[in-house]
Amino acid sequence: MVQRPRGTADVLGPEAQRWQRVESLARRVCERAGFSEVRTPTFEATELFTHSSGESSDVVQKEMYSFTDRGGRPLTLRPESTASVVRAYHEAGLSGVHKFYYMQAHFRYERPQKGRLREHHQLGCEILGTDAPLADAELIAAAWTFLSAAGLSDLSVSLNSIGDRVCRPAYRLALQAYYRPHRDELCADCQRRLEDNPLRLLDCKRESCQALKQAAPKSRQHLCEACQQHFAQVCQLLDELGIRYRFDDLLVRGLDYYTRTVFVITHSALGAQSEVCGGGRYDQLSEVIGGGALPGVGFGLGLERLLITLGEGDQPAGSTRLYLAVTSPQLQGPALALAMQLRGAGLTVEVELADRSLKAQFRRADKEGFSHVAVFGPGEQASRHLTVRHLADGSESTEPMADLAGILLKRGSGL
RNA sequence: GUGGAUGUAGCUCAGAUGGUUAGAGCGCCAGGUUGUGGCCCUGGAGGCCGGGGGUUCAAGUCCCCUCAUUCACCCCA
Repeated sequence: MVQRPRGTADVLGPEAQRWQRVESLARRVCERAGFSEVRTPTFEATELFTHSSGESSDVVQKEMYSFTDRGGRPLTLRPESTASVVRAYHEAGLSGVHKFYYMQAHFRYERPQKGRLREHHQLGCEILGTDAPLADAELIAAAWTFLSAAGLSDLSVSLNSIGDRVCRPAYRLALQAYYRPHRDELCADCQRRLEDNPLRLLDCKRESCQALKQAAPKSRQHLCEACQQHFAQVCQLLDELGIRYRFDDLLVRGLDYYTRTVFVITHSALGAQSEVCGGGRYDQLSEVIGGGALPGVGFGLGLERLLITLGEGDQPAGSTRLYLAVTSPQLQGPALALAMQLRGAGLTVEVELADRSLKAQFRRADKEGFSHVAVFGPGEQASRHLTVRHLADGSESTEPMADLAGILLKRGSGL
């Protein structure tokens, strides 16, 4: 049989319910905090991503699903959404401060492993149009609030500032000056990074490069006056909000567009892919894609990873659901008609579709967690009354069909 | 892209050194109870042993290739 593509997932059954709970929670948290939803196209012009993420980034170099359409346009399935949101802001003719959230699929051609898929979903929040430290703090707070509300404990927020176009160049030079004498001790990847992306040197996890990293120049000590103040205010605001964090001088992020604040939130249950949320400020991104000056800060939060950390979880207590058992195939039509009437009155009702024994029908109702079963046969059809069995305790009562929905809903499924 | 592990029934897994009709538990279906669930008992259905090639008188078992899953590297959500 044809199988699903590598690195993709089907979601069904209880898994789908877990997704629904997380999604509705995300919408609630975001909208309460004043974020409004934005939906962007699944594919974009390839250059949107190459310009924003950076030609040298791994995402652009080897992870994009790129293709040419029949009109010869170079297109790419979005590997991330921040650039799209900034583009959409400009195309909609907006100005001033806007807060957006999105929940959509992203695509990266990578080797799948725990917490890493080729198609994955992110909740993202972006605050556009201001470089105020308050925006950084509110954004991190939004991620924090959502993760806490979802039931995640043991969160760990790592924070750093990587400067802006004023101080970053000097910091890059300092890094290069520090590393150059040790060039031969570096791994092959780092030798390349030394020239095209020195900040990424701090990202290397190889044994051989560890010692050098520890003594490398720290970004926080090379910030210009403005960046220093900005970062200090972000930290102070987080303190006031009661959000605990720790400084990580080695935190740099893989996308080129980040400036100033960068952060990640990690969780121990995730194995090697421990980041559940990552983001930062990107004050130059807009200009890079030709949109004029527009500061912004945002995060992406991996929903698959969040669901892993939450574990299976307990199903919420069952609500009132009626299973209509049918005694013969001839009565399935009338039973469905009754079900539609009861559904119209607000009751959740399922009708047996196969021609099976009552015993089998009861068994299925029990296994699938229905609260009540009623048998629909010739007698019931004639009398317009149903005997309803409450599965939790086996009690039965006979009620007129016309009132059934109201009675069951009022009684609830409680014991 | 690199390395390791794993693919046998719907699910979880047994199947020493190759050897006749490939097994268990759970699940599913039916019956025991001709209009009633959970527990119990009985019976039944369901497998080109991931796919392809090779070695052999003989392959689920050995070899090669391939696909997929999974863990790690890399990188990121």
